[in-house]
Amino acid sequence: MAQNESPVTLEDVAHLAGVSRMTVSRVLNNRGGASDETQKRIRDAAEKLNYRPNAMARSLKSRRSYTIGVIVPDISNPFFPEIFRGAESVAQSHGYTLILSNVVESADREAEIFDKLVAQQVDGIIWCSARMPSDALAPVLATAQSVVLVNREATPDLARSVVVDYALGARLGVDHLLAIGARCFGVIAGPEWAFGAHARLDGVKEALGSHGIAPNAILFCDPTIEGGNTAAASLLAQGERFDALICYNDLTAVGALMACRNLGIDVPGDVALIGFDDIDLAQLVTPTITSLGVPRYEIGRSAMTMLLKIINREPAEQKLVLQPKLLVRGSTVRSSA
Amino acid sequence: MAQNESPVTLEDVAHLAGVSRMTVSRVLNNRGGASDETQKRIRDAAEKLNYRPNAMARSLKSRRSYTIGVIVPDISNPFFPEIFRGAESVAQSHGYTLILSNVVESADREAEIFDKLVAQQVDGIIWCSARMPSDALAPVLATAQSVVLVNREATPDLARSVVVDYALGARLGVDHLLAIGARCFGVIAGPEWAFGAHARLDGVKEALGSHGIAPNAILFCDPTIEGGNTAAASLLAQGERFDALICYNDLTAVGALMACRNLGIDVPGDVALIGFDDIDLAQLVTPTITSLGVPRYEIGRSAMTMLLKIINREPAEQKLVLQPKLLVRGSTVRSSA
DNA sequence: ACCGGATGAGTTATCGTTAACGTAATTTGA
DNA sequence: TCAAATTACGTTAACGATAACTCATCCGGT
Repeated sequence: MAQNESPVTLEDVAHLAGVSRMTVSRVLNNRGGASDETQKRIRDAAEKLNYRPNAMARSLKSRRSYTIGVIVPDISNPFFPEIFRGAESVAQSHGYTLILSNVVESADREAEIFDKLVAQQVDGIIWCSARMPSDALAPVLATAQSVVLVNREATPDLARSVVVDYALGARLGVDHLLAIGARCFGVIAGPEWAFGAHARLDGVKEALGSHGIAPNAILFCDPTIEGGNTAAASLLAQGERFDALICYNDLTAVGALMACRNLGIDVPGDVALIGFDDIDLAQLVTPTITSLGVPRYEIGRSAMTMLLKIINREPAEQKLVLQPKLLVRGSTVRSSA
Repeated sequence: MAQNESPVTLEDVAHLAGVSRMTVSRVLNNRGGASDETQKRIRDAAEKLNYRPNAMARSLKSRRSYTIGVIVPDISNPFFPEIFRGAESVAQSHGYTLILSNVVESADREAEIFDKLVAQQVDGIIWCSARMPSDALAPVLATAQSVVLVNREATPDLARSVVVDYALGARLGVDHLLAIGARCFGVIAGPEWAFGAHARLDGVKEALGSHGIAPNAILFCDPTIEGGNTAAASLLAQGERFDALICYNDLTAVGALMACRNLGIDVPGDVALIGFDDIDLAQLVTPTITSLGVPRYEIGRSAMTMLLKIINREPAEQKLVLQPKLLVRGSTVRSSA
């Protein structure tokens, strides 16, 4: 935290090296156009002055900011940091910097933040779990050049997507629950305005439907431990009967687990519990929670890889579907039944 | 994701409104200098063209990017997202955008990332839990104007700090453990290169020392569940005797808990366990973990508030110390002893 | 000796915005 | 009523970098 930065410019380096700005620019960007001797002189000068190119000036002229916006509903939700890390790992190796924005689970702020990122001249945006309704989403997407949605889809002209095959996940989960003897199902469905919530719910309905069963109860809630807790408590208080609870994600599953514990309901004895995402927490509670694992880091990597292709106008898939994987744990294993 | 953005510039707005660029600039930045009528004409034109100022051009000229870098060791560590959110809440209300960078627990990458943020012309940097040794830290800090360190200190000319009173925390924890009868202490101390690790360890030593006790065993480790698990397993395997384990943070405490569980050691019966940070997880495992709560969101808010003061050259404290709070839970409560 | 094509480097003109200054026209004050 | 102050704008010149072009020089081949 120095007192008086006097920013070193290209000009300064050029002056010290006794060449023109352009020559310095070319050399420092490895575009050749100078003899080895001159190159060395320039690099030495840059080194000596501790020259750091001004990224804004560079971007302004080159119309590339090498900056990418990442929008997440809530970075405190352990689902998202790993997506960010996956994205960052790819971005980093291509010289991009990430701007993370949290919308704090508010659909209103999404547009505002998107707008701000566009104004920041980001080269692209990775938008995770957009909550905004589709009709509002389209005009927002139209203001940016390159967008990859995670856990959400849009028309091909608006954005590409990386999604999880929630229908498959739901089927795997339902089949597993049926296999262990569950017959009455409750669904804690997550945020009503979330695309993924409906994808999962539809998957569950379909999977159950193919066995001639319908869920006994469905309740939307916040995608948090607290949300799951409240929802489960509410379902249980209503006297709904079920022997299996399918949860939006592991956080809500943990919340549901707490609710069961508080009411003296045994998991998995009385109620089997299944979550989504396979966050660390799922293996740390007692009982451990059966979950549909989602490759979060890979989602981030894929999304960024796809985005870079779009930015560079290389051919890219319109949609990438990743498969969830059933991880059977304590919350659905009746040890003594 | 529109096909052919033709960026709308100030010029375009000026042309449509029939005034000069400067007038548009002034009006859109609420600096007056135009009649109400002209202002309306300009605002209408901007609205109609859907004009969005180019933040880079603005920054280039004004020498203010309204952008702030946040460096964290690992955003997947639940300690950091809340700091980020706290910082973001303040930043947002002042018109600043945050760039988050993960160093993935590598001291090498810290300098590199810091450098990149400086090149990005951020107006300031919040650097959390810098791992870099102090002699390497100083020259890095010197390259930026405004820096606030979290969980780390530096000389006043280099950066200001927001820290937690770990000595107090350690004392509270030790006193509590002594009160419940613990006499042999093990310390799982976290990353050896982390400032906070030594602050806590010194605090523990001092607190114990004032009672004429020294820790039986000290082991450094990664600040993760895995790290805590490995360290605890190692301590236990060495046949070290202790009836209390003081952990660097809740993640390592959870890891230690798992290690105990695997070895059939009862917590808190055989070993009492105490962590730091009070992350959600501490209340979700069985037994729940006694922790020294740290106001993470508040750390973020304070750090950003302090940083904005520095940026605006307003007077600001050199150092802000926040107090941890002992939260007694199952891991130190011997229900039947 | 002459030409085509590398090679090495400089010039000029922006990128989109704002600082600083300039200048009419209008208002104010005594 | 007339200078002084204010209002309402316009002009010019950057901010720090790069794209696109220009122009010598040099080298081999014929």
